[in-house]
Amino acid sequence: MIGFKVSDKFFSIKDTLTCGQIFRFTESDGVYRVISGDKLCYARNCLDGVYIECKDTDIDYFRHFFDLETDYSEIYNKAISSGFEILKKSAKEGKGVRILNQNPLEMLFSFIVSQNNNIPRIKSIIEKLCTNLGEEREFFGEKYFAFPSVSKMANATLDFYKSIGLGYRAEYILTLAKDINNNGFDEEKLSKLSTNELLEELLKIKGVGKKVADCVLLFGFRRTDSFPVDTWIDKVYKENFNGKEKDRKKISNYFVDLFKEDSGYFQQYLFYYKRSIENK
DNA sequence: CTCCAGGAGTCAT
DNA sequence: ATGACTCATGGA
Repeated sequence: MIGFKVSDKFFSIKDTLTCGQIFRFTESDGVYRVISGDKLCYARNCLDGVYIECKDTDIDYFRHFFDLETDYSEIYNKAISSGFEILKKSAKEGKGVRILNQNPLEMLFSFIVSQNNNIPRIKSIIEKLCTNLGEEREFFGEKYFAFPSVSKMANATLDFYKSIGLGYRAEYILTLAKDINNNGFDEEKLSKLSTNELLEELLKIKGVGKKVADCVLLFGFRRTDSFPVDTWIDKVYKENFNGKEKDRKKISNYFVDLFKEDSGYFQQYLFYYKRSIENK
């Protein structure tokens, strides 16, 4: 069996996958099947850590994907000692959360799908997108599908997108795919922009507002000085931070002013905690 | 039946 | 700048 083991108290496969940053994963009997781009791995808990099973040529990819080169003890300790009781509880509950290193374009399309939608449906739609337009790959005899290329997505029809359940978001996806297919997506150039400059660029895209842009910034471009505000974080803000603002842009700015470069990490702790306690 | 889901575009003040 | 209305879809 090929792969590698991770023993780090600040890495939990469950916490990391279920804190809302990734849609392409499933769980069965404690075994997590994860797809990123065109690569697949299985992850499961073992006696003293987590075992990641993947092709030997993908080991470096998944080490980086799971952000295993980052030391989370400092981030965790800052959350614990922040003075906010809810953040302390959240960090303890989601101690094993890490911010994944995911592909910017995959995040962009995925989070456009996410708007005004629920997580099971989002996962289902993205899966249909991949099985219909993605290239078929193989993992030791098992077939799976990569996230589709932009050219494939640009050449699909509007009716196809509607048929997989995208609803009114179908136009957003097709328009964006065509635009990128024609004009490109200069990841190098975008990566050099400041967080605010990059935010402005993302907001030019139809179907991308502040929330989706913040998710792309954080999960696709690893801008941890961004703080996505959705319905869950909105609740945390009102209930635990005594917040009075109604505008989610202002709420997001409030948190970034407060937490600076730790914003994204803390947002994941809070999201994970709030959703886990209210979903049961 | 209504309400909601990791919101955003549009148009009216 | 702010507020409402609307936008598909499916599950609760």
